[in-house]
Amino acid sequence: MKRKTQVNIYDVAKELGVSISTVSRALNDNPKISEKTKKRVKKAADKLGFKKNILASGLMTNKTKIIGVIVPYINREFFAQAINSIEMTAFDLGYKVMICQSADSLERERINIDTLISSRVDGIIMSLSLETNDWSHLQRAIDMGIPIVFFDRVCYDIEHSTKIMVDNFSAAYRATSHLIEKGHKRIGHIGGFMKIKIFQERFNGYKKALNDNNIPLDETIVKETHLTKDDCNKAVKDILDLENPPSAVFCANNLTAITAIFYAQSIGMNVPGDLAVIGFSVDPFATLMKPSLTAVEQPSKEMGKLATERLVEELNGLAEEKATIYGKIILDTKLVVRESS
Amino acid sequence: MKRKTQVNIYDVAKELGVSISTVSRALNDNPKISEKTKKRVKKAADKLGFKKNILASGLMTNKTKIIGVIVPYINREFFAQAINSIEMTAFDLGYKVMICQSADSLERERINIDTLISSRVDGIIMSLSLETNDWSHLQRAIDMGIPIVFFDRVCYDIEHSTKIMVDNFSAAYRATSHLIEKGHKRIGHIGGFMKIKIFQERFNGYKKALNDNNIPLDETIVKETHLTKDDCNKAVKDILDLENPPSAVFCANNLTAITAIFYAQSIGMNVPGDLAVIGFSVDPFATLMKPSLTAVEQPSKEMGKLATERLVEELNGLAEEKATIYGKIILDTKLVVRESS
DNA sequence: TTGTAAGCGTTATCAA
DNA sequence: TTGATAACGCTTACAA
Repeated sequence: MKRKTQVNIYDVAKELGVSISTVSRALNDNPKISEKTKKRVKKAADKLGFKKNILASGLMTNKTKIIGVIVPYINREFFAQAINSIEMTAFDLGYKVMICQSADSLERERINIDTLISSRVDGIIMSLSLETNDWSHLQRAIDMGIPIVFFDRVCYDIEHSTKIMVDNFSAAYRATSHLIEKGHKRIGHIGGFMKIKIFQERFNGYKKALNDNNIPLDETIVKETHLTKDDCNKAVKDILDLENPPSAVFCANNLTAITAIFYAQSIGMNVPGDLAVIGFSVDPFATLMKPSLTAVEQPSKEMGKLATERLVEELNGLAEEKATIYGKIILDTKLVVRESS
Repeated sequence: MKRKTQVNIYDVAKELGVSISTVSRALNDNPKISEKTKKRVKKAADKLGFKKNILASGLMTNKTKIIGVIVPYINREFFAQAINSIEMTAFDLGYKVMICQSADSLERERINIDTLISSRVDGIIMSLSLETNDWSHLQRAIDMGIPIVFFDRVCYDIEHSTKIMVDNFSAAYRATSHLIEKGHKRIGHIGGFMKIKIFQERFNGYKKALNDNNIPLDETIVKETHLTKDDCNKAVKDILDLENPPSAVFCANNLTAITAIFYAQSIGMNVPGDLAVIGFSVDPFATLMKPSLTAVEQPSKEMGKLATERLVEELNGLAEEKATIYGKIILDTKLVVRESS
């Protein structure tokens, strides 16, 4: 079955005996067209099954109404929530989303950026891959007039861009302090990849809290992970199998926290009695599980929504040639204390 | 900052003193172009920062290399897994994905379809919304030459399309039989929206298993839900708060199963002692929780991968004007027995 | 092996 | 308020 050549404005124009410009204008609600013809045109278009070819209009207008999105993995809870919110918000604002996964690979991130540029997306919302240590591909997009809004794993080294994040340092400081207030003196930390700013900051907040309470940092109960299942498992075991395991652990993400709780239980430790656990981010299971998980709640959906709204504002500003003020937007986290601590 | 007009093949051609067709051909690896010029062209293109405008090329070729995807919600575990796999597979095959959420609304699904048509996606992969009881919008896409591959919540009423699913009836039959073998005589069922085929089939499999074992169906321990959190909570409570609650429950999705387990525990029931629970679908949490969850595992990633591969095959077939054989692809489920039963 | 020119389906710029 | 026509940036016969 050969792809049928589709109905275009010429067909509609012919049907009505008007010019294609009239059809185009009517379909775009141009004020210079009378209501009567608008109605006629729209009706005929519907009848013929006309669907505007966005490739053609995008070619002319230099706008596609597509937002490119790059995240490490779609199926990580935090990103799934953020993307859900991005798509919903984009939909409301009349945008579509083209979603790419970097799989935490710089190479893939580069390819994704190139693809999005080639697709002439109007703007990009992204969270950096773990490997990203060079920003030239991002700068290239911005130089081509495609604004980028970063969220969560933001890029500090790119100036003309909005960055949406939480105060990871303070959140970690608060979480650790909470454990200290509960009387813990030996507190471990299972973090993310330390080359990434947000995980550094979480680590720094943890260190500062210890320091402010005169608790020495013990490197043997601090682990770095790439947030994969295997990594988390290993880190948890490394720490809990020690002869002298910590009595509490602050985890830089929820997968680790949940893994820690179940592993602790499986080796006969009581949570929170023998081990208090704090996670990071939102997870539907945090409230369901036993014990329920104390966690620093990151507003994933709000971040997605805000990123989208912000990007669209920038896009509109660009169109009106208004100068954009770029900057950081820091959202509040909540330390939600539940049973695991 | 005005959007800079971007580098095009004219710029590249001028730089080298060749024609635009040579540039175009070289960039597309046309065999009629000498290796030498190909190299020169590609180098110059790189140097000038040329990025092919896919809008323009798509307009000519009638191909965008975009796959449209419509799912109810991106942030439901099953769909997040499927989409992860769809994007990965599409990436490998040189396709991009435009992802839409129907939010289980027919109205939104219609809008999404229209948007995807306007975007001239090459094909569509989708899972129906709960409300979808009319297929004209889907038929329209197919009639326009945009093939649709359905997965999970497939549409039986559209003939020229591939459908990828699991045998829900048999899976449910097996799950229920497993509970019966364990000695249960009073088995509840918390299902999905019964207007949807897959949930009907799960219910039917459950009924058949009861029937084959001479267990009468008790409507008071059968509940229908829309798979939302609130719905699941209510259904679980309705059943477990009965004076005469079931000793086992087969849930049509995992959220319900997990909710059931935790609620049962919270009211002092022992799982699986007082209540055995079986879920449906894959969830990272199923293995982690205590007790771990017995579940019918749906191969979400395989479904996504297969759907994408299948769609691309159809697309290639279309290009070569080969007739496509459409049909159902039924993937196996696994009943993974864990602690909750 | 390369160049010329037509055309894809829109929007935009003039005129009328 | 409408119409003719030139773009937009590419691919692709057809010529050379």
